[in-house]
Amino acid sequence: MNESQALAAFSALTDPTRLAILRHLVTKGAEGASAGEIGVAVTATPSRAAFHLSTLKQAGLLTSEKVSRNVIYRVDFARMGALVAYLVEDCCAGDARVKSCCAGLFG
Amino acid sequence: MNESQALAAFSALTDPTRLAILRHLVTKGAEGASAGEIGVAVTATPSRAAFHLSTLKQAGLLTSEKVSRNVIYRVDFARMGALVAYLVEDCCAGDARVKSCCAGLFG
DNA sequence: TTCACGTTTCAACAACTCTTGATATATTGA
DNA sequence: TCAATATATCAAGAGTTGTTGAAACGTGAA
Repeated sequence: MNESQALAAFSALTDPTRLAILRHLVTKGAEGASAGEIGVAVTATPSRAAFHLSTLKQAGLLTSEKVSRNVIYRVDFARMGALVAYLVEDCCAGDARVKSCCAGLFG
Repeated sequence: MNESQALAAFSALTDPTRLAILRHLVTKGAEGASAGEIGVAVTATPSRAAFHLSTLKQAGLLTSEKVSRNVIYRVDFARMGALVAYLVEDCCAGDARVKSCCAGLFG
């Protein structure tokens, strides 16, 4: 992940609707969810859902696949992990004080 | 860290000048740096540096302390760590696929 | 006091973001 | 074919963000 990818990813995380979409999709895992279902889950109109899904996808955080009438969105888990790594390694230079705050989450 | 704090933090990370400030201050550690020195380091005019420093501070990512004529800024390392934890735990529900991408960073 | 220094604040402006409602495109089933 | 469904796109509007240069504020030194 380079800086402009990270900037796009952080920008994508600055909206509560998009955070809600991300949370919903994380729980769906590899199954993913259709645009319509996501819109209902986060109480967004179709065009609003499409706008935010497009933003998340542009940022590389989601993938999409057309399945008959529907478009299935999924979290790109590797990209999310890479973003966490970028935040720790590049933004914080792997600082031990930062790591110590969240080392407990990792095995 | 709650959602609105996380949103503010992510917003603060969406600008290359602010990322540069953060990187500079991380390397300075507990010593920190003055607003003027930071402005020079990231090639920003005084008012531009003040604007971005204020944004980062409002987001909780920096602390500031007035020392005679200068204002010393420092990274809030605990807050940065909490942001990483929020990203992994709250945004990604602690998903194993995300963790596995960056588990190597932690010991 | 007077001056210079470091920093912040302000107003103006351009650029961007989000929302809304309407419309367009594609796909399926009757 | 026609109608219904799922999604994306568009234009317009309100609100927000980042930049600039000027001005103001506090502090320390002469």
